[in-house]
Amino acid sequence: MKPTRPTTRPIPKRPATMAEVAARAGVSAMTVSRALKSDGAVSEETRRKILAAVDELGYVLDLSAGALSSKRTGFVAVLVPSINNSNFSDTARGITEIIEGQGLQMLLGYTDYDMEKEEQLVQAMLTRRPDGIIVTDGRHTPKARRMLESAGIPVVETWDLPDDPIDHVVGFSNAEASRALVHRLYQKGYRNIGFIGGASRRDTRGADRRLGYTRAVEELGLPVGRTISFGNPPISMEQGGQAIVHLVQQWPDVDAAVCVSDLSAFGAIMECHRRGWAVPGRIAIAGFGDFEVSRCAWPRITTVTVDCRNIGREAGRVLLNALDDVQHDRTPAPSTLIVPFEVIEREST
Amino acid sequence: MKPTRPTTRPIPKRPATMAEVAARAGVSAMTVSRALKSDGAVSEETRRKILAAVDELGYVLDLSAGALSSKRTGFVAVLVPSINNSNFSDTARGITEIIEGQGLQMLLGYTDYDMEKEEQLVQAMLTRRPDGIIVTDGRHTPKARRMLESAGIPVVETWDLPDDPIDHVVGFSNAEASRALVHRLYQKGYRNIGFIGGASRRDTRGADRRLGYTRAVEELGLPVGRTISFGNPPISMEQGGQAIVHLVQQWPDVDAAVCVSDLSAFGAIMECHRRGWAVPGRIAIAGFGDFEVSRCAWPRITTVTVDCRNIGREAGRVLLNALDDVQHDRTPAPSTLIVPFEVIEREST
DNA sequence: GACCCGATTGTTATCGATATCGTAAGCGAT
DNA sequence: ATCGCTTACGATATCGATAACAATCGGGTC
Repeated sequence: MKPTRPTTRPIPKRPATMAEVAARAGVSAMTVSRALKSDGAVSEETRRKILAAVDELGYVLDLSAGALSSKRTGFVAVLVPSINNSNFSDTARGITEIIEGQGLQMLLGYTDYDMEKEEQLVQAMLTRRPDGIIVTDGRHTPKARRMLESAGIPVVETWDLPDDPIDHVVGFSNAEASRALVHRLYQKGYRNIGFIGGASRRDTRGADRRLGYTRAVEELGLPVGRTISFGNPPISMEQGGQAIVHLVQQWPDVDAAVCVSDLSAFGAIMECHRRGWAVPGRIAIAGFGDFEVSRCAWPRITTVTVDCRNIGREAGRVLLNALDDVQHDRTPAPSTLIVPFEVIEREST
Repeated sequence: MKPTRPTTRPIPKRPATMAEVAARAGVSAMTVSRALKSDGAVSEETRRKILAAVDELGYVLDLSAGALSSKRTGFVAVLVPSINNSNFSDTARGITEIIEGQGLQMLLGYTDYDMEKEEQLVQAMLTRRPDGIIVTDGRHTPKARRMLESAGIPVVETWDLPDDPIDHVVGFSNAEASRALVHRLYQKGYRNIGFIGGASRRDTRGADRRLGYTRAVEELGLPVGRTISFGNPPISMEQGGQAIVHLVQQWPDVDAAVCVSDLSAFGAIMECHRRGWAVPGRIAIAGFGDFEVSRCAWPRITTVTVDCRNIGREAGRVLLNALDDVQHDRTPAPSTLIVPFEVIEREST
């Protein structure tokens, strides 16, 4: 199947400008601008002429020029640890869903679970003069924090409940969620609960979950310290499989494992299958995040669910409100929205 | 844990401009511009003064203004069907990896497997005057195609081998890959092979895979037409589970199922577990895409692998080359790069 | 008829950077 | 001393839109 070339490839001509459209329609550029934004008052008659000219020239508005004069770029910067994680891509999706109707465009960046990288990204993003910024974390390098604070745009921190928020927050306490999960396992009769997570502190949400686990086992009077740290965040399915082996070998009496995410939990369960360890008979396994794989695996995986898409939507809404305030010269009041989480018990525990 | 407010929240002041930096450093704006791009000739002495001023004022370059005069925005528009699919997010990641070093920023959009939505997105993206655009498809609405052709920027189509490329291509034939998979199953002895895919033609890659399946069973003289269409693309794990039940009930003698993606394959396998149908004893199941879950599931899933991240990297490189050509007033020659795929046999077949 | 009003359109200045060209200084060669 | 060349930097025009204000027009009010 040899691809054929189109016989005529149009010469890459410089795109038309608004002035050219205006000339063709016999009006001024300003009128064209108004007609295209459909906010200004333009008579039906002229609007038709203008749209005709737009069509004939194949004109598309140049927002990068408009941004300069209107001082609003229509960009919303969004920083997520990784896009290859359905929790965060769901959040990104929720954000898009809300803002795209308002003519806003998301500028997405990956921090790789790394605060240094986040700092660089913040700087790079500010370079594009976004109208607002949404970050997926409550902790930042001092410089990143300073940049965010002095950017003069609304900031939304998500997926966390920072002690000292920069501006707006849409999140939940990862530690509390993890703690609730351990308590639930306790109620079910498990007394020897381990934790599987990443090896570095880069992933602050992961660290918080571990913290919640530790608090819970302490307050329940269970054996403590049964944690396996394995690999750099984000810990993969494969790593979860390796970690569960370490956990069981190191503490053979462990009867339940809380994993930092569903992905590692899934890997752990599959490894148990392979080794003939019954789940939850030999060992119960729980995850975090309610990924699709947890609902669909066999056994289905006990997990903590948060509505990721909704975090995005809410963050988007908070940002839109703030932008609206800014536009009307009101000083937006910082807000904190706590989204609910829920422990979902399934067959794996 | 009540969040506390910072005691002093800096007044959201308008960010500093280059002219202010220039004034503070006692030079002209032009010199500041040169110092910050580090390409122009600026003495060490002045550069130090300028960087000091930049630091004191917390100045960050405004690329949105720079874009207007330099006529290069530094944006690369990237359209993917869905970001919540690790294949495409890997590709997006590969693109970022290559372009971010060049000061380019990705503008990501989701088409939702919908050509109409793609058309709208193309228009919206062109509004930002990207320097280049990468799309994840070889088929487009006529209007979208016209816009892409006349945008005057390099275009890269990926994940497909279009019959009539717009400009550059980095992809593979989904039909050939699917066909190869069926042949492999045939070699293993399977003679009654079904196909599970989405119900609409929106997902052109999915449709191509089905086409490859059909061709293969025809040329092998196997029973044809054993396809289940279930749900709108992207077909989920859950839907894969439901589809396999339909398939087996409708053609009880089916001994193997090819799924349009690993996700549906995984769902199908888990459903088989639940029903006590041995995989591959009762029925063999294969997927497409080599998602992490396929490597980690039990049994591991036979699939077709393509290096998604590499598709992104190559697409990024092709684009950079083209941009380089444009910048040096060379007319870039359209290119087609075919990336390899590979059938990976695992325990599920 | 004077005046005001709303609807529609045009004029001009401007957003914040960079392209382009110009200028001045320094330096070696003739 | 002059020329040519390089290096460092400034002045000005410009990119393509929009903000802000001005102008025009028809009609209604008093």
